[in-house]
Amino acid sequence: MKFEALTIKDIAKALGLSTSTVSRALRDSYEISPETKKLVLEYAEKNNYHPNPIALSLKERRSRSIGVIVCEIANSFFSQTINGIESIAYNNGYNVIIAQSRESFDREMINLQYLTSRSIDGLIISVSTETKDFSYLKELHGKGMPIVFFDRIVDEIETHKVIVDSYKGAYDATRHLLENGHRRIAAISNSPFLSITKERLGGYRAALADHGISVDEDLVRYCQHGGMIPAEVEEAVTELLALPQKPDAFFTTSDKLTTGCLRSLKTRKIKVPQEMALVGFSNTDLTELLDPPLTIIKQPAFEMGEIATTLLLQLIESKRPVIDFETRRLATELIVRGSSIGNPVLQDNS
Amino acid sequence: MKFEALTIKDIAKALGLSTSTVSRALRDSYEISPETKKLVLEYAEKNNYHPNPIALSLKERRSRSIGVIVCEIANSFFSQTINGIESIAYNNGYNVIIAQSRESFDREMINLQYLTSRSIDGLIISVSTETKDFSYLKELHGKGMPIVFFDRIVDEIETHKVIVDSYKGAYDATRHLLENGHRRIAAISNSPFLSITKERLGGYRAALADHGISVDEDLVRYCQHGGMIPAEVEEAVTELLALPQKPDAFFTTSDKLTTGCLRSLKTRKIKVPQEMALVGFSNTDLTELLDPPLTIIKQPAFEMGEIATTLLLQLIESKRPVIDFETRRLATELIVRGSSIGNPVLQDNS
DNA sequence: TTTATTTACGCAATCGTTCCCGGCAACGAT
DNA sequence: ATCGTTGCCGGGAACGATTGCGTAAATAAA
Repeated sequence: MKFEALTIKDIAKALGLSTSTVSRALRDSYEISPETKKLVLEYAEKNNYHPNPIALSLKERRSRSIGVIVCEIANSFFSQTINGIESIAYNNGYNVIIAQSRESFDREMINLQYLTSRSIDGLIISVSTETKDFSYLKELHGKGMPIVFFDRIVDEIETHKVIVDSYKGAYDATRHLLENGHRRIAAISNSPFLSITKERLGGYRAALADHGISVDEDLVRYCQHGGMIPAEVEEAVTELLALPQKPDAFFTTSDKLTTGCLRSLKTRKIKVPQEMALVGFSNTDLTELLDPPLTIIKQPAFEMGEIATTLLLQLIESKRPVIDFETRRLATELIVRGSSIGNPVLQDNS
Repeated sequence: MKFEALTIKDIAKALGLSTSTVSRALRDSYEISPETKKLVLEYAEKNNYHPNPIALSLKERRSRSIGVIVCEIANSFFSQTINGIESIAYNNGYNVIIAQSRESFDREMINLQYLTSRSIDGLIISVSTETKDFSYLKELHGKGMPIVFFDRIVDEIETHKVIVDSYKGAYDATRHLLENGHRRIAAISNSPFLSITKERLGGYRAALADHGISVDEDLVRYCQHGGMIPAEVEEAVTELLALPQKPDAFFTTSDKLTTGCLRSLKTRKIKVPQEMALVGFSNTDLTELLDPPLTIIKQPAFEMGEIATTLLLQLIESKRPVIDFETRRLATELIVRGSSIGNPVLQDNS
């Protein structure tokens, strides 16, 4: 079964005109008489004519669609970003094709090849936690594919990037824990190869140092799959709790790790925050309803999507090769709730 | 900036062959000599040739992409369904284009027109809570567009449908509340025009009736926007609590309504389940971490996506018009936690 | 009346691919 | 020597739309 659409040829035949005339009439060309235009436009309107976008794509060598690769859309941060991406894309007549890497390098590659073979005009991507080899992305970028990175960026590829000030976000979170009396703060993070991991652990370490606490690397754990595999977070928590000097707080660097960590603590019946405080990056809108309500570092996800798309469309629609790239760095927000302090008070957010 | 790809014409020129020969060699036609084939295949491999899918789409009058419209991807139920859809689609060489209606009829229409103008081969849709007018969908279906409905289906359009046994899910949930001593059970649901609303409230009413309780229509509230607008749930809760005879339990028919209701109760510092029990449909994987852990009716979302896609691909790839349509009805699962009973015990799930 | 200009349209190429059709060798059979 | 057969390959139309160019008729200018 297929769905047959009206073509310009059908209109031409029905009206006894040539396809060129019909095409020009529809595009309101000056070389077509008002009467003919009216005739064509009315017929097209009445029969619900829509130009075939595939034929247009072939002719214009552009598909008017952009590819988006994230690790998973079920993650609030990414679904919010996608909402931002779509809002800008649709307003500019672009289609958005979403693909999920599920934190797997292989799936990321497959999606990448799939999207490029589907002739996308540009790409917005946050790389998977497994990705260490950027050669394919580099090759793609080298061939002229417009790319904008967000969240997990690739330093070695020069293009537009949209991130948050992860360093400061992590610094604020760690400082908040320190100011509430915690001294042995463990960090559970993604793969050490990820840009955000480096930045966030950097902020964490700096805050500790600024408070005269030396960093104990035993307290830093890496989850290669970013928490996609529950056992991974479970293992990190187990190891941390088995330490001779147990930590008194957890700092987690991403959404899945934060909720995974809470889940793990609750399973063990460890009281949060009395026995263990918890602060993490998260964009879930359910964190306030959790037990306990989570203190989180929140990212302006929607806005990040908007900016990334605006930058990408600039790249796509630029006549000359762009050489002047920018990295937009947005501010995070620390929202203090019950998981970090027994009795939440207003917290300076600066 | 554009991204130039290798074409069959380039290969033909480079190898001194005609495009027809190259095309046939690539498709392993019997009329091409082994030597020529080898030559072409090696050249194509070395230069990383990929057939232009847009040109193929134009030629074959199919885009190998399917459209999916849901109210929002941030909703766990839908993101899980989409994962199921993608898994089947990608395995069959189909691309998935996702659009969000955000529970708005207007946005649903815009997306629908957008997707069809982008030449999708088929459509999987769960209609928005605002949608009462199905004429455009009917017209589309009448023109031969393969459509599969899931979750929120349209009865008047005859095609494949994938749903859960909402009636039984709601019946089980209501019975569970009744068996735990609740007598005035309020229901907060979506628009009354939605298929799932009718079924779920049907199960709710039947359970009450079977327990000798007459249904008080004052206890049934409808949220036109399905909880997308927080104030809407807030208002429903306010009205229910202001009733002369206050309810002693809430039953909610969808994810957003369930968490929205909990949020509303917590804001009022109403103790769940001591002062008010809560059971609702939800697919969020955070419900066990909430305060209190939620008793939920869970749907096999991933599987629904898989089935819907399998059925859609059958429609798309069928030579003759399909006249024999099926409605797949899957079972829900009642997961009993703290929000419905003070002291959760194992519950019969049958 | 002749020439130049404008108006209004059609022809055909193009995008990348497939596929029907036709053709030219080489071969064996007559 | 001639005729079919087979193997191998190229020409060209088609998919739907745009667009440069050509051109007929109508009008204006000389």
